[in-house]
Amino acid sequence: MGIANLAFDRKSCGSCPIRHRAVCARCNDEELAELETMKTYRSYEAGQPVAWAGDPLEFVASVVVGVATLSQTMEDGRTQMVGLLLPSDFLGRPGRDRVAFDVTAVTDLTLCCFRRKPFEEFMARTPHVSQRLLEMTLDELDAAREWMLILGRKTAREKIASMISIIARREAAMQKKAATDGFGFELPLTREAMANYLGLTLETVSRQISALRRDGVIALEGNRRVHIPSFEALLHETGDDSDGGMPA
Amino acid sequence: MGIANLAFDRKSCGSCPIRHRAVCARCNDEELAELETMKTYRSYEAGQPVAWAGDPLEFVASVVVGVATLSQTMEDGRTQMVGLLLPSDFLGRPGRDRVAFDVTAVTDLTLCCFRRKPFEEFMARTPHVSQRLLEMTLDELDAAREWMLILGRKTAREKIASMISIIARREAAMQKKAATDGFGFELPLTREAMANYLGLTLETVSRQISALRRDGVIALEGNRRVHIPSFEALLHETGDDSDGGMPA
DNA sequence: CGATATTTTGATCACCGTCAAAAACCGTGG
DNA sequence: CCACGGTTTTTGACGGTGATCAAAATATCG
Repeated sequence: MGIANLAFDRKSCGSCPIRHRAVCARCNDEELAELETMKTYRSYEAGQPVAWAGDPLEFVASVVVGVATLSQTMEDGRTQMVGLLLPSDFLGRPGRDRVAFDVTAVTDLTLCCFRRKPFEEFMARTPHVSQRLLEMTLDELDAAREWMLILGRKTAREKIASMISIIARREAAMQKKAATDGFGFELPLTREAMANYLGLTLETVSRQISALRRDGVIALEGNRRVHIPSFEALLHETGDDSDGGMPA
Repeated sequence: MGIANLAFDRKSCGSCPIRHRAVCARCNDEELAELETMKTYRSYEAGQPVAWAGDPLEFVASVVVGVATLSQTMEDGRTQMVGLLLPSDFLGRPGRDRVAFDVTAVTDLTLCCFRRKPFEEFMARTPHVSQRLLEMTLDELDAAREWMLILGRKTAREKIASMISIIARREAAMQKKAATDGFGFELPLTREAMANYLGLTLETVSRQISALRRDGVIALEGNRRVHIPSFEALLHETGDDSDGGMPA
């Protein structure tokens, strides 16, 4: 399995696909030039670990291409995903030198890594970077809190519908399309990863996806590709406020 | 039911009980003086709402005394708590004028409120404040992620044990004691609020608390006061790593 | 095409939710 | 101090949702 070939210039931040959404979104040319001195790209194959909880991590990073997960595992093997990192999301925590959670590449993954110390110093004297990181962290906290409602209170069917709707919206946003009826996209997760995302078993995930397909809420092309005939119908299945209003 | 009498000088930040832990922790005297021009205290009785999801909120605030919750409610009444705000925790989000979640005082509560606009301007030109807020937000995100493991993967008994251990630790930290064997404290939540915290019903909460009492893991004095004869035994019941090591 | 991983489907069971009622607790006032 | 009403908590009986164990079917990749 090969590593995705990257269609951007690794030297210059100007051509970076996440240039205007990542932690460096508001940097000027001079600041980018400084960042370029401390950055390196790293790539991981789908399924490979990036770091284990408790490991020292000598870098922080932005996801450039691909999808990574944060997860926790209990002694007896029960696993819960606690974060889903898509392109432009930030990995690592300034001021802490160890990872708190297991980090795994679930698709082929490219990270733009900054050496920790220089980056922290850069942040300290570049307030708009830490302000941008604050914004991103607050967004992640809001997302985590929506996720908590899903984990704590929704039925298996509602969980699946919610996950599909969340991924569809993010996917549409990434392509700068609206998530209109008929929208189709690829699920970046295996059934097992979905189960770990939703606090279910993979069997239950499979059953509920089949049920939603039987009921015409979604259509499948192969195992990974999903079409949404009617977003309204899908939203109805999530159990959320009917008027399409996003809770957060 | 009366509002708690406050044993601190409402004018001067110097005597504030959360002075060195809140968002203003690293402010100097001059900065505090400026904050004092934009702050007001507000008090709420136990059980009263502070704000509803979607409401415009003209202030951000620090919790000074008491406990508040953030929660989401579905159309059919299912409720999930998604945040527990203790003294020094921050409420509200700079750059957003509406609350994303229902905010409720669960004990008598005192907030130190800052008018939004002046506070945002203050933050923009005082980098260490937004850096402090970033730190606090990252801590909250870590806590939310531990909470997600509890919601998604733990059994009812493990959930109760985890909640008791979390509250015990925070309570001990607040009193600057270690959480030693025999430690006793007050649960600031009703059984129903605990159920909303843990994604359970209040009946299940009650049954599991009774079971832990029967098994000698906890001792109760009345309904709210808890004693922990052995922290190791309690930790064992949480399902977390046995070696007392905190997961995050 | 064959080997391995992933997904689906089936049968059974346990945990926790639901509905219902009793008990304990709490503040108020006689 | 005790009687009273309302709230909170406990306990009980039962059923359903999702977990578990098992095996078949499908997809993926060498």
